[in-house]
Amino acid sequence: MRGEHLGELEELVLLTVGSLYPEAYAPAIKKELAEKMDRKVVLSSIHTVLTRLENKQFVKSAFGESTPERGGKRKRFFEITPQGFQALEALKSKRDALWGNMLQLMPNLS
Amino acid sequence: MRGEHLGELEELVLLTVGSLYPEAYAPAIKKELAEKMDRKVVLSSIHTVLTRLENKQFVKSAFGESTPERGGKRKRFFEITPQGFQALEALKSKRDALWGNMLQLMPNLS
DNA sequence: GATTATTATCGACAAATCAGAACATTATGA
DNA sequence: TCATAATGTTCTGATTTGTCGATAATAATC
Repeated sequence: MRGEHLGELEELVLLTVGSLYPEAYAPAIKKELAEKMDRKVVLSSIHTVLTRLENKQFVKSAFGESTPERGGKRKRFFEITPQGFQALEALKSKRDALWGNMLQLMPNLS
Repeated sequence: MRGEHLGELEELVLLTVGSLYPEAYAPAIKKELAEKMDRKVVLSSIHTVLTRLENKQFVKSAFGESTPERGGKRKRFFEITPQGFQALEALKSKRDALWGNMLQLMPNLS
């Protein structure tokens, strides 16, 4: 099966969607990524990834009401799905296991 | 992609090189990835990634002696460099921070 | 109604990854 | 010494993922 993996940016964006709930929309994600991860990405990249994540059923989205704030198009809010969370968890636990192995060998590595 | 980030597979392979020290060569990495990560990759992909990681100075390699065992070409062993380890660490700590945020919101997510 | 701020969408391309064929090297045994 | 099996690496082309600039849409403000 192809297209079954989370790419590097995809994982980061997915994680950010989760960590921003329920205020996850593209510009906020972009900002969070820049601040917390030092990862600078152009807005349209975020959108591209978000669309792909939605196709993979890892997030779902809904348009917000037009806020009484400043002008602008209505926001599209994203939410992580159970499948998305699960994918994230699986990745993390496996990666952590490898980390465990590596740390045991550290004396040799340093 | 300006070649400055660790791709998804790149990170996994780098981690595996570290966790396999000092016996990390392509076929062993492939096997480890399949067993520990459920990540099935073709050998040539591993080689491609290893080459890229070496260009980025995240691993270094050396050919092993021709072993007196079965036939075959001599193995090329890879080792993680301090820079490689550092890159891995930086990624992990930032990602873990996002995880922390997300977990706090879990009650809402479930 | 024009201007400005804000966000989403589109289209094209670059880099990373995948997949398998081709190639190289060494041990073994007839 | 030749054929063959075992083991690894390199090459080539296709697909997926990442990046970016340009454009369209929506709403407040002047």
